[in-house]
Amino acid sequence: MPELPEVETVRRGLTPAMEGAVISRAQVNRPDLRWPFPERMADRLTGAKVLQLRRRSKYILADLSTEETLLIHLGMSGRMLVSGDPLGQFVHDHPAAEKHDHVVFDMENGARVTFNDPRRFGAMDLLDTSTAEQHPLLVQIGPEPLGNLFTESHLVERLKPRNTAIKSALLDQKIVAGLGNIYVCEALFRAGIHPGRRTRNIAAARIATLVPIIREVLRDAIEAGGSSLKDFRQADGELGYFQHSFDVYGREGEPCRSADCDATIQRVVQSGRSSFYCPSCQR
DNA sequence: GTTTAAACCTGGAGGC
DNA sequence: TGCCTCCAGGTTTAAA
Repeated sequence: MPELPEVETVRRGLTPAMEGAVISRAQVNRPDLRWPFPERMADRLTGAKVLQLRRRSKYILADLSTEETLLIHLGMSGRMLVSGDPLGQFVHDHPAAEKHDHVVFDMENGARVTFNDPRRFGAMDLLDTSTAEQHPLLVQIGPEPLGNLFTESHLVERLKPRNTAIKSALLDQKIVAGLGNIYVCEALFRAGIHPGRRTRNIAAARIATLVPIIREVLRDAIEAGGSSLKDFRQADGELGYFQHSFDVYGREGEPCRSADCDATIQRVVQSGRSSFYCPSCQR
């Protein structure tokens, strides 16, 4: 489920429990998620101190005192929940273990971090911190949409030569990192661009408008704590609220929210994914 | 090289 | 209640 705003929300939720804390016990309940876990993962994590929790695209990166970095991806249905009492302010018990609790970290500060992922599209790996950015999963990823390298000229240069639907192009993580089905639909609506429009047929100036719009959509969503559809929870188990702000995603047949527009939101399938759009506002 | 479709896996929703 | 089908926030891999 999680796109960049949800992953960032999880990272922020995990930070008080994990950053600066030592993993006193790592419990690994199955041999793999999407791929096999790295060898001796539990042993390599036990006793390690988490120096820093970072995010790159939809990956959470935990730099450890062992000079290794734990890479975490939530896939479609992954959650990370913090229980226990990391700050010593409250007393509450850990919840009972649930089905699909695949990895559990007990921190020395009393917090417990549980990775639960029914569909198992998630992943974990351990990399050398010094070369973490060169990991095959990370090396090809495009610029962070909230960072300085995501510029109008970058987006125009990467989209203009291609002959693919703008919707599919924006989902390509090599062009820009972190976008997924929801926020691409929402950004295209705000930009007034039809999701099926071929990138080479869009004027450069219109492509350029997507840069501030993508930033705005993502910032709004992070501000709201992400979007909770089927699976997403923040690290403290709370729901995100951005789904209440969707203009098009999941609103097939409902009225367009633009002023002076009486069209209804449509759904089409593009390369196997649903796209939602307003046929009147998006051209 | 580019673009599209299938695959991975489970669970929830809706129809009958 | 039970069975069936469809759908889902991601990403890789193979095929066209």
